[in-house]
Amino acid sequence: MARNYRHAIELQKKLSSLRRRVRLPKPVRTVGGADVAFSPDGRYCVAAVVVLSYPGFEELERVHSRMRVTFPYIPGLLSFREAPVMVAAAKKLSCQPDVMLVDGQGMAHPRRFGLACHVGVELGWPTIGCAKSRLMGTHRQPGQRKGCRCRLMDGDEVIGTVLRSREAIKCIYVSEGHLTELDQAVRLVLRCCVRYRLPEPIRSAHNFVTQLRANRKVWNQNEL
DNA sequence: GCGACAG
DNA sequence: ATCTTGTCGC
Repeated sequence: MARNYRHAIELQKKLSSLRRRVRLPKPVRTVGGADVAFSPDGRYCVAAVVVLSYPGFEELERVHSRMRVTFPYIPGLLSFREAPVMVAAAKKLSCQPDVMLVDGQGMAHPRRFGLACHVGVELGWPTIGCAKSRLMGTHRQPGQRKGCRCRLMDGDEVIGTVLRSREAIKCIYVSEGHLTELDQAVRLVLRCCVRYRLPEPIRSAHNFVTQLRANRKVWNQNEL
């Protein structure tokens, strides 16, 4: 898809016009989580997508997909490396989740088109970006109590929310993906943070992808 | 030119 | 992301 660095940036600008900012239409009953891991030699990647009930977080379904790595990691262009496998895995689900949490930024991106936006637009699904660290933007430090938050800014534009998902831990970065709205996204993500720093759907996807990575059979299959 | 920089 | 050991704290 993306030939090179420059082409990828133009593609982001083009695709970003397809992103929509709307509130979720109905009460959330299922939440998806997506994450990616790489083979020991770095030539292949595997994506995991899980769907949990909400609230309750019972696992309803899990799928995965493997693919050859075709793009290097470049800050700002992560989606060209991870979106393809993530989308391929998500398409294997028998039932679309009401909203999907993606391990990376959404709008908190130089061209407002991080991994969560890219995956959301390609699937046509509501997505939320939930990153473990900052890509860009400035912010004050939220209070130490769970639920404390500060706006993530790029100049005078709000691009996301820095959220304390548990007491006294490093904050997470929440931003709009596709078909979602920031305040609603932050409330949902916070409710998904039951006992750990990361929301349950992302933790489940991460645990799954970690066990897949350790499974030799996952990497020993032939090319399709 | 220098530093920053999701996973 | 991945490579790596012990270690501090609840």
